[in-house]
Amino acid sequence: MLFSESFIFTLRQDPKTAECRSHQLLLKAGFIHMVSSGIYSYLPLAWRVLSNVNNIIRKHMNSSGGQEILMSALQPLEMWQKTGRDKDLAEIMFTFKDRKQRQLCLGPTHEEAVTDIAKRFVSSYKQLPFILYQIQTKFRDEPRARFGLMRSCEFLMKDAYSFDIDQKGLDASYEKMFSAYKAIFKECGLDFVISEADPGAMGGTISHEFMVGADIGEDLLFCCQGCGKFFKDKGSCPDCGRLLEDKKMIEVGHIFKLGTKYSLVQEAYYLDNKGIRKPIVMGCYGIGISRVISAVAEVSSDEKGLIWPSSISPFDVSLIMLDESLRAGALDLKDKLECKGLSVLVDDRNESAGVKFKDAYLIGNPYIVIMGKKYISECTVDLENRKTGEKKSFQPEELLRFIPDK
RNA sequence: CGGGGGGUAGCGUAGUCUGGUUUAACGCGUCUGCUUUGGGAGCAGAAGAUCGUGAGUUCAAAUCUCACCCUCCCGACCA
Repeated sequence: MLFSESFIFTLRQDPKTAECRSHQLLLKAGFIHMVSSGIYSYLPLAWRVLSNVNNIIRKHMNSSGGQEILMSALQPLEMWQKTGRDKDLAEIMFTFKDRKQRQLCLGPTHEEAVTDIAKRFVSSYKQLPFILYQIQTKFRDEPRARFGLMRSCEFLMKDAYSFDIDQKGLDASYEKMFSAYKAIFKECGLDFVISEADPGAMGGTISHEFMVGADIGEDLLFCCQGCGKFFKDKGSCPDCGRLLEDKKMIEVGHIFKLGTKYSLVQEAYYLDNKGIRKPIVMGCYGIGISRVISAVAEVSSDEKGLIWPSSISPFDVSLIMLDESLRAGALDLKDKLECKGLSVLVDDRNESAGVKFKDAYLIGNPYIVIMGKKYISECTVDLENRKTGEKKSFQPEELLRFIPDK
């Protein structure tokens, strides 16, 4: 991608509509556009990050036996009245009527919808178990949207649902999802902790939250100052006895053993091998995708800008071309890097060197390659590691060997 | 929903207290031309503003009054 032809526009000043780090940087670096409070559009840079996160999620969901679907965002309120959650979630549901005066809502979550699907198609134990998941926009009329993508009224979520014949099956599905979640957050470059949590309005017996430490976090865990372990309740550390310290945490994922809460009420039954009618045993598993992005942005930056983990960065390489006469060389190097599976943003703009450096740091791709007068005199380019700041000179061919394939 | 900041050109601000040289200013960005090109370049010129909205007070309102809208932060809330 040529910067000169891209829809990437950075800001020089810090946007005043934002105070928290991730929100500021994502706006400043031209990743997102704020439409209104709690409502954002994703611009090309953010969309590339999102696609990377989505692909990581898909990879792990699929390899754990998940099948991707896409449910409707538009849902009849009647479906919610059946489980009574129209009242539980009344405060945050966007509801309205269609032309026939039918009451509708924009789905804040999809347990009812997916249970409805299971009810329609499942009749025998032979069809179980299965796991369905989707990546979709959720709508919640937040009492107070804040921190940019962290708590917004329209946001992307991956929600998965498991369907089993009994508790043992659920335990196995839950375990699969649990492992998948660990792999997903790890691959996204997040340093996370897992906490047993209160299922709350979701219902069910047990749930685990995947949390990332950050000052804008809205949940609280307690961290042992001695061994560094995290706990849900404040007491002294059960393991080493040291004092516990408050830590604000961002919840990026939450998994629940729902049991039969939804299947009983919505009559999602199957016949077992003795012909007995039983409710399907369910679990549900959510990842706040927009929130993963803001969590990464929140915890991974420096005074110059964002620092993306290579797994989800918008591009692998920012190639700074410092003079128009280097265009052919820059494009050639770009092609060769792309042959290695790397994505390259070539800054070929007619801008001063400083502007290009600042923007490369701000956008935060993991590798910055600088092609300037040293390329003319010695045929070398500089490679700078965005995270470590480490700089090295290479001949193009050496550079291609040095940067790992993707 | 309660409390507190804020809304002036695309972005960031000054001006508001104390109404009148304000024809609304400044920096950045944008456009044109020339120069420049390893760290947010220089010179010259240009475009760009219903001062959040509506009422009111006044000879006169960005400035005072009232109502509303938007936004940020704290709190309440948060599958």
